[in-house]
Amino acid sequence: MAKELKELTNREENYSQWYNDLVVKAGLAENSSVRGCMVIKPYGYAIWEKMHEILDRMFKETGHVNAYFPLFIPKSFFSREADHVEGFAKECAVVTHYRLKNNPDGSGVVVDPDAKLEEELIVRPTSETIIWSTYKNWIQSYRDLPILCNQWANVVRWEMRTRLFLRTAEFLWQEGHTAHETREEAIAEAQRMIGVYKQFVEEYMAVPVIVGHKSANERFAGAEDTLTIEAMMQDGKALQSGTSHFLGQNFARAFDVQFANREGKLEYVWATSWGVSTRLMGALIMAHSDNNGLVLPPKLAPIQVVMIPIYKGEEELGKAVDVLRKIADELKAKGISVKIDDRDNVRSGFKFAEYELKGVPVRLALGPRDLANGTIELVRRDTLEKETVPQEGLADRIAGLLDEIQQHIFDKALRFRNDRITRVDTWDEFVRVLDEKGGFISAHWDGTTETEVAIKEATKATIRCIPFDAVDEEGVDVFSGKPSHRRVLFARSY
RNA sequence: CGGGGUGUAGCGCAGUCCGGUUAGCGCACCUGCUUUGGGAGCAGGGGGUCGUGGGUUCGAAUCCCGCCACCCCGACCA
Repeated sequence: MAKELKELTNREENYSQWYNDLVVKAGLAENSSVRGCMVIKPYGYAIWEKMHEILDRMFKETGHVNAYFPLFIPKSFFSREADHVEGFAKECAVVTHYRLKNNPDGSGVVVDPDAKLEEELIVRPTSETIIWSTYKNWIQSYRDLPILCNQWANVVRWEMRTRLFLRTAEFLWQEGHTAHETREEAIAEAQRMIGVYKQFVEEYMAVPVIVGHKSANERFAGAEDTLTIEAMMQDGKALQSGTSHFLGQNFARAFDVQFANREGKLEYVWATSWGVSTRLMGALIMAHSDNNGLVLPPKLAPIQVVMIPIYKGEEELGKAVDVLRKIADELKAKGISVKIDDRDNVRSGFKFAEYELKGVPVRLALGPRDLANGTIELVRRDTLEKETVPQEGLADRIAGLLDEIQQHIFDKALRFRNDRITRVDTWDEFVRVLDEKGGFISAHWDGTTETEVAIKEATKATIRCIPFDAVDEEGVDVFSGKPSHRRVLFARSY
């Protein structure tokens, strides 16, 4: 690949371009010829697959099972929950026909007008409606509860403007949909799952998040309460990375899902739903990467260690690769994923740059000098520090180093994030900090949607969340001057 | 949907204002030799419906009209 192709747009000059460039050049994904959709390439999918695998394990450990529901939802299902349809109606893809035919004039194919559907089908933008119409048949008694289902699926939302991973017309996600006997149990479930998300994003993605409640205005369409994890990107914008909703009895009422409770009385079921999407890939990329490319946390990197032989001629290549294979076996025995890149059509310097772009956490290079000395060159991606170390005991050293890198990139992201939480008490300061520094602004809010909307219109900043750990504190709203009892976090966001 | 920009080889672009040989450059690709501890060098070679549909003209990548796609900035959103 050419040097020109490898050089990324400077992050400081144009963050969006840099992001887009990085996603494409690192081989994660690209725009598809289908409007607003993306192709996730094998390297990007390998990361998503790991995330999928880990999350799936965590869901099962918390008692959930997987199921699958239809892609198409009859239009009438959407008219049942008024708030829900209002939230999604503007962005739905609709199937109206079921057949094509040859164009009578001979030019290609046309939709067959005789094949019009009686009732249009909506390509799911989320599955609450079809799942609740199904749950109705599954639930008669409290003995049928709880239902703790998750689905891995694709969904479609006809967004006006798209961005690789962050907002595509079609995206991959998981959506959990649970049904409970009591309000308390459902609330606890919503809380538990936002906790699972926080743990996953922080422990595996090494991205620190703030957990809290959404304001009424930012709440999921049809929810009584929406819990969120909010991450901070390197341009100072927030990214909503996962949500967990307490749906109350709204969907049970809309789909008439009642059960006989322990007293033999009919009662509506209590519900939750929760999801994370391929947007997490965007969070991963924007939280850690630099102008040299991706920086992947070892726990999610498809290749944790890449090995590059340095040689002149076939004989030296053979010798280097022999030693590298031996080391690779030791690493693999410790569960570390390794790639030996022995391509002879590109030079080592090219490979160095390429694996930096792809974010491989550790690089080993071995040449004649190392063969003579029993050493190897070791470079870590997060700091780009280079050292020559003995081959002896390398596997242990690398196992330790991978943990250290994982921790280091989390700490770095945490420091970055914490540096960008600013306490603000006046409107002037609010506007100034938002424009000059970005990040989260911790400020008093009077609790009204009216004020929230006015602030959004004035600054494009929204309430990202009311943090779980917000302490009671008397103050006045920075915008309206009305009394407030706690601070909330504002930010511009993706 | 509004504002701005771009469509020419796999990728990145020049050429378009002012129409005129066989459409050019860099990278990538193929062959050979030399190289190889941070994005190799030389030589030779292959690859083009110039986004698309019309129009003007002896002649269109270039001028005119329509359409489409993509990117950036907004509005909308995971």
